[in-house]
Amino acid sequence: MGRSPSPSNECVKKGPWTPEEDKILMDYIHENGGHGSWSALPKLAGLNRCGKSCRLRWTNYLRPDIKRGKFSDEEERMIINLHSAIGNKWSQIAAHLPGRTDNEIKNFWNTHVRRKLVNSGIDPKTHEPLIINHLNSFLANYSQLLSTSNLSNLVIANPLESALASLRSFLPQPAPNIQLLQNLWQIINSPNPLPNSIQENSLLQSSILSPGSGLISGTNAAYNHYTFTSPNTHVHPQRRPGEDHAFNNLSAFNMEGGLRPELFYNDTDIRNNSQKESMLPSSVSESVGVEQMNRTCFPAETPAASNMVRTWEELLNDEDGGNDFWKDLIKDL
DNA sequence: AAGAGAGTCAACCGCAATCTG
DNA sequence: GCAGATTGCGGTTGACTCTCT
Repeated sequence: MGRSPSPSNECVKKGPWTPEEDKILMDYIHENGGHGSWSALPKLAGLNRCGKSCRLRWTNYLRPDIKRGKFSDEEERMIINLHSAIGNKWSQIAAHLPGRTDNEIKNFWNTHVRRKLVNSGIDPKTHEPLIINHLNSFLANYSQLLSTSNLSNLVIANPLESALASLRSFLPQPAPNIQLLQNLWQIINSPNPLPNSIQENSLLQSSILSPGSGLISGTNAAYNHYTFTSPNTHVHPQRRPGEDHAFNNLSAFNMEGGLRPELFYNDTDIRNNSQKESMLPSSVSESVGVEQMNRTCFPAETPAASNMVRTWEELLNDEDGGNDFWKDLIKDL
């Protein structure tokens, strides 16, 4: 491990840079290039600053290729996409946004995007819908609750109702659309839940049907501008419905894994900074629209699925503003 | 008009990786 | 291979601005 820089007795001045200091730094770098020793620069340039401060000032503010001003929608989309894949790797994210600095992106994230995601019902850390966190907590406690209570018999007799009743009491107010969950569950647990076409739809499989994946885990569609690219390389076996009791079925909603954002990247090693181009999202040409999703995933010939479609539609038509998250989730697919 | 609170963003801090002799 | 120096990064701070009451 390296150690901290030696105590810098040359680092006299701190705080905001003056225009004069900026000019001295810019003039020096223009005349001598910017890739010498930052630690030596202040002395050579005649600045009463430490090298670290000079480097920061140059890279974050004075560099000629800095793009200032508001972030475009496209830039915001990219930031969210990249953040969902690699987390708080601001410098790596900045590498894909020409003219933007890591510091700028970090600030933008912390002041705009994070709040926006939270307001949309998205956890900005995990990029999963906040309901997932509640469900996770619920599920973590559910089986323990059953095992330590005499509710087991009731649950076995009527697993769906008892589980949903527990869920209702657990979720915060206003509760997300429980009916939606209930319908999904019914489809999943029906003897012949979904036609073959769905088995070929890995989007739905990976998000709902596969063991260990989430109901809506990581569904980036929840973000305003997310698009799904064809996830053909991520086909999961369809889980067999109706095999166990309520909490075993509930465990199908285990949110580990799920449809994670990195699945939407063609290239695998997004973390390799040297492969910068590989970090760009893959083509959006194969995005899946809600109409297609309804048609493919919830075909009308299945009664439960038909109800499901109606539920989606009702949700979309709900004007009370209480379901913005769900609307965004569906509308922007 | 003034004060409080929220939002913004440049700059700092500390840690860790990398470089150099 | 080691120790010290340098650089890069992410988290945090605090001054400034804006908005609301």
